[in-house]
Amino acid sequence: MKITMKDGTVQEFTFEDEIGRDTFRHTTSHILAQAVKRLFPETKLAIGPAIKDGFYYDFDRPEPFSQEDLDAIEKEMRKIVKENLPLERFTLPRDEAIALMKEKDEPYKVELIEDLPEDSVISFFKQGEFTDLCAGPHLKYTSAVKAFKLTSVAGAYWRGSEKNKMLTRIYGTSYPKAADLEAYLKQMEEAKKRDHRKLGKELGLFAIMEEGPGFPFFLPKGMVLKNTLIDYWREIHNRENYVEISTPIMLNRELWETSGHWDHYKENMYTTVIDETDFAVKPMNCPGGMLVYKSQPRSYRDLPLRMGELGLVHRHEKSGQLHGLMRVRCFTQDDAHIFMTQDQITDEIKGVARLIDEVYSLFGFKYHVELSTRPENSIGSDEDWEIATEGLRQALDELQLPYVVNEGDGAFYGPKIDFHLEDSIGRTWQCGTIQLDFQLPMRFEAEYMGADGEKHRPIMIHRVVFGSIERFIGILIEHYAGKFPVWLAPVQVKVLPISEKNAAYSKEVYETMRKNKIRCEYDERSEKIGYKIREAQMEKVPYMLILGAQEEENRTVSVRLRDTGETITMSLDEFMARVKKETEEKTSVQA
RNA sequence: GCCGAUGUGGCUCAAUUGGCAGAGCAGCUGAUUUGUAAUCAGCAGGUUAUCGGUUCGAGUCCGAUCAUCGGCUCCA
Repeated sequence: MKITMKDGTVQEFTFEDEIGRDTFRHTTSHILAQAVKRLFPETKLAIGPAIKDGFYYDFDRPEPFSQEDLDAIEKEMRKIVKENLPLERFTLPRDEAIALMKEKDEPYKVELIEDLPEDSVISFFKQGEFTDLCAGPHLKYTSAVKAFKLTSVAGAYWRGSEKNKMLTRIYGTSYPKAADLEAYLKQMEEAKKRDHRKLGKELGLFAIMEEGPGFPFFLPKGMVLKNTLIDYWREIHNRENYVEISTPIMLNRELWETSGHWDHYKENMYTTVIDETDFAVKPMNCPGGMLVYKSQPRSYRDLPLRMGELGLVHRHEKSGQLHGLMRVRCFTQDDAHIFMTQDQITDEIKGVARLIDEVYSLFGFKYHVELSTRPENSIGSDEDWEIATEGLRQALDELQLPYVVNEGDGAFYGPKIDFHLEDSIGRTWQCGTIQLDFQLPMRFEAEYMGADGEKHRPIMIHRVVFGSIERFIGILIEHYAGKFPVWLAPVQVKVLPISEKNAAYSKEVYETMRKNKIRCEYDERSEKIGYKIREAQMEKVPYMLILGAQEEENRTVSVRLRDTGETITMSLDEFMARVKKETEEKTSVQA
């Protein structure tokens, strides 16, 4: 397809190219805006870019768009596509551009142009009666947009700031071929089936009740999952020479004033008064960790001191941002604080980054890394921030980890490296993070005795691998679509006798497996075998043992595999050895 | 918190212009003893999220609150 580039030249691209695809979607957003202006001329235009998997356009209109409006807009868009309007680029000097947008009564466009330098030349794209301020690039003709759909309406702040007016955003997507659009919509439907909230309910993993919005309940099966992850966590942290501590869930105001949370984080903290003293439920574990560090004199020989804590923290997140297990108000951080000297910084960060990579690789996750720098509302000297940020950057460079920089997105006490994982429909969630902190050791006057006999201030790393165990479990549920590998599966084996005649043998098999610490269930109901299989399959249990006269006679088990439906007959010992091996080796593939 | 949508047995969903709240699955009881994704019959299950209003009459209309969903913003 032919595309008019930012400089006005015309080039050829395909939908497979990122530029081609984004341009295609961007042009679709212009068609959307044109349709909206035709149907609702009083609407003011904001911006309408291409995004991953589609596009959006922000509008300012007193009335929100209803579903009927969307249908009407789609219909009008189809007309515009059929009209096959050419998209014509033209440029104007800044003052004339402002005049044009003022004439068309588009205040948002005027604001956008006014933010550009005085001497800039402003480009516009015109299609039929519709003209929009736009850098481009764009398709040559509207007719290329064969298949599109408006997917949702949402509020969005002008220029992304809470302080600004809320506009109405229409989301959509488009493809050159109808079949591709259909495939995309179908894929989205499929993805929704792996939604951890749906599977969490169906598989009896967790529940969130109206009585505690954002405070998840772990059900017995979810608890197995959680504990299995924690066992694994302890195993690898022990190997990496971490020690483990546990600090109180609630501490007094003075502590939070020392840490800076009382000033910087108060609106998110749950507080109470006990014996006329203010207390706060911990939103973070670090101040407690600091007190443990300070509980005895430390020597340079103790450093680096890696102090882990599975800490339950509470944060009052605003109501509109809760999301299943991904965003909750109380969660368990697999936290650790590493106290170290300045020349240990790079090695320690590298060690943590390697550990995170090891864990994510075990689950087969793809992740991306972000480096977040100093935010506006922060504490500490420029020099410390500089050293800290460079320390993180150097570790990432030495590990050759690709990353993007997030300017001004650090914690108030230091810069951080974040590890992001994707959910089933492509939204990314921050899980692992490594944060460097000079401030807290200073505020708490933490010290260690150096080789020189002088007292020195340690530097601190805050880090998590899972991030929050709750969020990580949410990601895991979607990643596996509920079909957990044997080592994680809440129920590893389900014993299904064919009839009550085989009850004694089945019971014996079940009891033997229980003695061997295999997580199993026994379905002794007088149902047909097909019914029991169906149910076990829906529960996504990795192995079913189907036991009838044949198995009883030969003292064997018939193993039905969840993932392939295939059946293999073997001895019970052989089967148990297999389950144990997969559990110990954390094998993710059912062979 | 903001914009929009939604809320009916445990789950999935019905209920015409405002006119007797219903079904399937799950559950319980009984029968059936079964060979690789649903055996049959019966029983029970509800102040239609909550509170208030309009009406002879509200699941249905109006208002408030709560919760959930899609986004924005914020974050692990």
